[in-house]
Amino acid sequence: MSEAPAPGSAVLMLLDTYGLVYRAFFALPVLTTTRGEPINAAYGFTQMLTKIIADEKPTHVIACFDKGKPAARVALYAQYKAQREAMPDELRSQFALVRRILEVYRIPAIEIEGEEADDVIATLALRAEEAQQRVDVVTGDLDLLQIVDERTTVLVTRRGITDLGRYDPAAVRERFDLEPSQLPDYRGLKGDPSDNLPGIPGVGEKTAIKLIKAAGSLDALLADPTLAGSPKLQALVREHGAVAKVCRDVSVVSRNLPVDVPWEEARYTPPSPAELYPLYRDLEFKTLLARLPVEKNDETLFALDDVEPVRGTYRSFAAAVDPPEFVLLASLVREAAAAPAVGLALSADQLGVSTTAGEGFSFPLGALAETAVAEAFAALTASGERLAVHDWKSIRAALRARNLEPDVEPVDDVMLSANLLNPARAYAALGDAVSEYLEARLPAEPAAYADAVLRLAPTLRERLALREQTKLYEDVELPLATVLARMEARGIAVDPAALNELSVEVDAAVSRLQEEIYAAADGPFNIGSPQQLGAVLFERLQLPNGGRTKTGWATGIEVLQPLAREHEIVAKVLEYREVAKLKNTYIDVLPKLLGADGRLHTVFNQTSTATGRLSSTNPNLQNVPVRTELGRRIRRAFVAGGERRVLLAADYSQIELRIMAHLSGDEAMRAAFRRGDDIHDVTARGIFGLADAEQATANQRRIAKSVNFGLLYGMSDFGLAQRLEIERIEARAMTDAYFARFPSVRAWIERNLEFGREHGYVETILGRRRYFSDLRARNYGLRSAAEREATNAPMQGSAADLMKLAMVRIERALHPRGPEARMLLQIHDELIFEVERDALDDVAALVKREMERALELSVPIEATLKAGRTWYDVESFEVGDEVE
DNA sequence: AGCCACACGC
DNA sequence: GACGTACGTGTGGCTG
Repeated sequence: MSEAPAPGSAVLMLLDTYGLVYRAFFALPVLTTTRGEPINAAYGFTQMLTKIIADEKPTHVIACFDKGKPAARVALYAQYKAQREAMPDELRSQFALVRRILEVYRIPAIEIEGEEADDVIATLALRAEEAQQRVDVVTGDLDLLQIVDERTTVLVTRRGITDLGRYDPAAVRERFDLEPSQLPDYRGLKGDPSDNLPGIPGVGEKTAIKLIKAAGSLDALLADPTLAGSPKLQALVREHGAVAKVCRDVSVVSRNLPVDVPWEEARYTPPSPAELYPLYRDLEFKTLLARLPVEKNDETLFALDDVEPVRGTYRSFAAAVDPPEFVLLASLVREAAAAPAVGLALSADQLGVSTTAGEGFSFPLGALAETAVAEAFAALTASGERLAVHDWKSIRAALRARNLEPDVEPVDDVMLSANLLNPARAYAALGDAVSEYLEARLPAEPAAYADAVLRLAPTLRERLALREQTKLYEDVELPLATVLARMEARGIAVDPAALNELSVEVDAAVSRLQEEIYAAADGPFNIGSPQQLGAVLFERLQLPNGGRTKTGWATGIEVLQPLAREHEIVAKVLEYREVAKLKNTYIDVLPKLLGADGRLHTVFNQTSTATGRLSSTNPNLQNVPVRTELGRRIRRAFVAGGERRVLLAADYSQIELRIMAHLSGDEAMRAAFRRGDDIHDVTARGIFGLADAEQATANQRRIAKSVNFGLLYGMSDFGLAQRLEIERIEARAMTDAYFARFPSVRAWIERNLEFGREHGYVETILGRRRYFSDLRARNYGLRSAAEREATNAPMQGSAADLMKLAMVRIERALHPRGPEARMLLQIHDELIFEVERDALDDVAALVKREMERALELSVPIEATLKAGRTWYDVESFEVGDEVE
């Protein structure tokens, strides 16, 4: 055994090798070498290894392996891991590769016959701690969290392969509300299907924690089951306690195996590129290969100091197009469509490096030479030359994360042009556009990416010109990408205290409702499971059911709502659903998504909808509740940043109906908008044949509102009847009366569908298209679905055109004013700004003006303004009003 | 992991 | 007589 380093000087990294390789195998698609040898697990493992060593900078590394049957555990519990399926051959074969990789990295492997890696790791960690060293354990599951303490941190793989969760004692407490040493008790109670441990049936995460907190430990709980609280739980503990104890005993790791840390052997010295090259070459790890520094090349791109571009040569993959004069081409390099970017492919034409077909350059993003890229973009700006990219918004975000903010606009973004040509696809991966528009496959070499952009940009531009979509592309979508990038970067401030307050209230409500529902149902069940809920309501309690879905009883709101009056349990289930939804979707989730700046940075997707709308993810800030009071209170957590600022909300009033009036040219409807009348009142008078002076009743107005919505969505009289809970014949009478009163609307719907049948697409005011194949379908269902979509698309899409145009113009006016007034969010017909109070009047007037003038329609466009400290508190105001 | 039911927004 | 309101995203349960 070798001498330990001086106390406190080492960081020992222990790898749960099998777990990590297993994880990598399932996280990645089956990748093979050209020889057909599967390499996905070995590749993923190598990715993990390089990333984690770079991040954690251990001084010593050891790879631990399982070996043989885990004798001690099987003796305790014969069924331990008995359910496990045999390892697939494609995975088994890769362990040899993993051993070779470890050899090249000079990482020793340790395995002990009859012991699992967990126990080897736990023992080595203890030995290292005794030598007063720090330990990082890297594993694929949570079983080892029990050894977390001040000196030992456990890193657990999360989604994907390179995302790791870090657990120190505080993180364990945060996640489980338990001490690390209590985790075996927790696992004993809860069970773990992956190891075939049953635990106590019906006891999940929450109950297990509650029980341990109540009793202090599993042993104490078994000694006195009354500590479990409810009689139901007590019975469960009495009946299944012994099983839980076995599960717990199996879960405790051994820390006294006959092994010590081989400090000398484990000292980590990184392999040289020369050593890695043959390994990566043989295994065909192309991305990793591309990241290896290469020999200095005469043709250096820009002033590169420490990072060399990887110069790649590949077979030409598309018919030659006339090379345009782009100066800089850029695309992020990803290994899969949604994967994080690993590199930036750049290619320069006139900055001293020629881009000829079949050549390109890429930079590893991780070690991006910031000055080099900054210089490249600066030179570009200065020269007034051109930039073409794939997915500018993401490139900008990636650069911004490295403190670069290029002051340049691309003249082409092939993701956006491809999507305008075919809105049915998002083209988030460059390869999608290559295969569709160049009818070629994008080579795997990152260096090919810039060349792909070079070939795509002019091709797609030509096609846009043929469709007369150049203006939509140049004046709307392209500039919008930068606008959205800025909005995402700004984020919106969140007040954690407001969420906390709601959290306390909602947690209490969930527990209370749960208890009450269990009492009414005569036993616990999973209220969140439509299957179990259906069984309880419609079988056990024999309530009148609402029919079946494919998988069981229908339990949607339309079924439960009518039952709620008569049956208390149903009312409580509905309330439970509302509260649980808020808790799970917003209250518990938003705090986790906060950035270091205390703000929430959503990601807008510019190419994900069929109609031209934006969408929002991570989190989706376009569906924050507003309808119910409780839900609406979530909006109290969205606040203006800084005391001197307020949120300004500006929304288009009845925009889609105004667009329908414009598109159809219907005189009666246009006149109503010109007069500034309430459009639902006007519709009600039209449907019910009231005189102009006559006031529609509230009910007539409600019906008119449904008719209007139905029109926008292409609804039939059947659908309207359903919606209003009236007879179909009555609904028919209403739509007939409507069309008699607004004849041009019906004519437009017909004209639009006829256009669609003839051309195969329908279009918006700015010429955005949506293609249809089923408008001529024989099948009634397919055809009428297509007709509904084709009726809605021009209205929804034109509203999106209008809003996007307004956003570009507003940003142009506001951006120079800096933090005084910043656009943050778009919710389809609404914009949210963060504005200094002193500038509010001015900014509100500007926003209103730009929104109302973005397009000239034959009806007036109206935007209404609201302002307040929080999104909940925004109140209507006119320019000149005091706010608050 | 992928599908479904459900629920939130416009 | 069919079929039966557009567009999205996120969650949890269930399945294979």
